[in-house]
Amino acid sequence: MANDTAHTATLVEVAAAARVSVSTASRAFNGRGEANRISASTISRVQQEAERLRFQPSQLARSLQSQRSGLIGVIVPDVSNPFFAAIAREVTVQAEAHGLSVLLADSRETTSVEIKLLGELQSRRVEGLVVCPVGEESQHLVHVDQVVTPIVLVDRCFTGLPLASVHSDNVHGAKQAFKQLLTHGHSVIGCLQRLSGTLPNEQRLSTVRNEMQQAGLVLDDSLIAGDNFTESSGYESAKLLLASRPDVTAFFAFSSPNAFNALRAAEEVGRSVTDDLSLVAFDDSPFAEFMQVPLSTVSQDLQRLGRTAAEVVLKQLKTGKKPRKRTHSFPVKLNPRQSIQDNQT
Amino acid sequence: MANDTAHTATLVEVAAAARVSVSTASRAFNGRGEANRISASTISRVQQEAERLRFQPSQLARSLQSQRSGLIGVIVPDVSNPFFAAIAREVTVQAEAHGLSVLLADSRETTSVEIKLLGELQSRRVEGLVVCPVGEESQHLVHVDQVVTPIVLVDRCFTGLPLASVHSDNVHGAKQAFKQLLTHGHSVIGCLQRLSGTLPNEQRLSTVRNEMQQAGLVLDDSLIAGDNFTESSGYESAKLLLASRPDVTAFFAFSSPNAFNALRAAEEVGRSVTDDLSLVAFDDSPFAEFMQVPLSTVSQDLQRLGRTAAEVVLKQLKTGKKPRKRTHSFPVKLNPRQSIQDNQT
DNA sequence: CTGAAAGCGCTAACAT
DNA sequence: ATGTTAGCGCTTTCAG
Repeated sequence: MANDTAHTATLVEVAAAARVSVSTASRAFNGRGEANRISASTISRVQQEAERLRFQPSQLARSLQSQRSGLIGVIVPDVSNPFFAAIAREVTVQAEAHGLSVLLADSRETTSVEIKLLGELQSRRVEGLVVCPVGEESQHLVHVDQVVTPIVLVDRCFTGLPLASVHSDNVHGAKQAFKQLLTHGHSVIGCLQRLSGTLPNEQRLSTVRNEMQQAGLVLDDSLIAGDNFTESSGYESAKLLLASRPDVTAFFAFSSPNAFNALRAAEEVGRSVTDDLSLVAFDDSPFAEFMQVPLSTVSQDLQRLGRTAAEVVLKQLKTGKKPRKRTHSFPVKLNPRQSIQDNQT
Repeated sequence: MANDTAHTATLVEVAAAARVSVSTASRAFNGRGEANRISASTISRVQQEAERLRFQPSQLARSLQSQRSGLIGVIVPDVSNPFFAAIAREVTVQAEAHGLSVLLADSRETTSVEIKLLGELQSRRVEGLVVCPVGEESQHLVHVDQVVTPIVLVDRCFTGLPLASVHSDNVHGAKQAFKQLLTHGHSVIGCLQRLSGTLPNEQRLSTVRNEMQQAGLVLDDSLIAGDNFTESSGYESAKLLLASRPDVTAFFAFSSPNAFNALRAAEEVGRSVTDDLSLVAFDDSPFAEFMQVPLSTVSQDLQRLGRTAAEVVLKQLKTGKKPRKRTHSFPVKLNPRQSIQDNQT
């Protein structure tokens, strides 16, 4: 009746309409009326006016005054990657269940972007941080830890860092996967890696090296291909490898997209899984078992990773103290299917 | 040197350290020093102190004062679904490129949650909204439009609503897909739908009905299965359909997960695509062509959907006026592969 | 060239 | 049972 601007009502307007002071309005609106012995009639009057004016309390103002943003920051390298999407979802759902909202950011696999985003989230005063780091550098994360706590890292963690982290048991996973290949008589095995230099990647790589060594073999560098997590580059490098090392008889793909790229690349150069080429991949997919050749995989428990990350942050937020357990490592599961066959050469 | 609490420095602290007033500190820090003829020495002193104290301006305070949150709200039914993840990512990346952050929320395919989330985002004063609605109800969205503008709907849109919306051409997509099945002689065709009652779903369904009719056939209700977008329920309903209508010779899956469920269900009852059963699906997947039987699909341009949604919001944010074009419908692409074969019965 | 003061919308002492 | 006031951290007139 008074003012028709497309402007959300404020508490003072509600208070004026209900003809009480702002503090009374605040108390009545927030259900602290009883505790403050505000008359029932006043309470309902305030609530009515709030309703009528479509009052939505400004979380901005509240946050400023309470020094609590109610925000959790989540940074992932690529939200459209099912792996990270699953983590993001789990954290989001958990956070919402605890009355917190999630600020989601996408670092595009770029450390500099990650740094920028970290700053932005910080200035928005997020109360906690779940980050799947790019993984090439870590100082900025340690640095952030001194300001925004709690922070927890997922997947691309680092060794020797005083940061909480959640990840799968990459060593054991790689070992299981790779053993399958060895058992089937393969000895010239290509590795299609993710982002080189990151911990999970190096752990998988060195596990492969160890296993090779124990089998009296050696992993030549020319058998390592790929430089990140994305489709296109994985495809190029798989193709290169196929060309330079026509003697490969098997691939170990460090990610599900990489596996799919290997398939595509192999097909184009006239080689076929399984007749000609065996394949095992890290990370499962609902499609894996329905592939031309059902894909042998090692699957991570994404839901558990995400949930744990959320829990670490939320618990620390609640208790205010760092948890005793800093590193959470979860087992992976081997899903043997038909993409691994005996070496024929 | 002064205070060691794990407390982010504020502007007054920086000002004190630089021995200037807060206003000077603010101007110097924000690069408005030149314009305000602040001495170079003062500027650098302020910047130094800001640096030293690791000053991160509170976006909370800024937002409150500027009445601009710098936030875009994104609501999707399920972030872990690749379809929505792709949309979310595109919006996120676009928003970040424009200096805005994204508040991501997951409605878990539940209208009541969607309503709650809408309120929360509103109280955080998001400046724009991209929502992939659950799609069963729409009034709450119209309602929100009067408060938070701009808002744009993606995918599960509604007819006759004064809301901006971005979606694929479901009718043409369904027609293309379905025609393939008819052409190959199928007449008893099961439809594995998404969320019943939502516009894309009904458009696809009625397209199927029309096509059937034109072919002198009729789509019996017993041939429609599924009630949402998720794996498990799609699986159950596909199985039910297979049991109750053993005469089906083909499936039209309204989503990629549904297609995969049909596969799983079919396998378990001893039927096999393609010998026995043809299959075409809405939404492509990088795996589609490497399936046991390469999957015929109709693919949506997810990136374009997401980018357009972001653009509509961002442009409106910039110009302040509603765009003339309210509805954006994009073509889909038919990817014929081998999962459709001639009906043998 | 710089400072003082008001105010964004809310909550929480501290009065009555 | 309710009102007054101060203040969260910042920007921005308005005064020097």
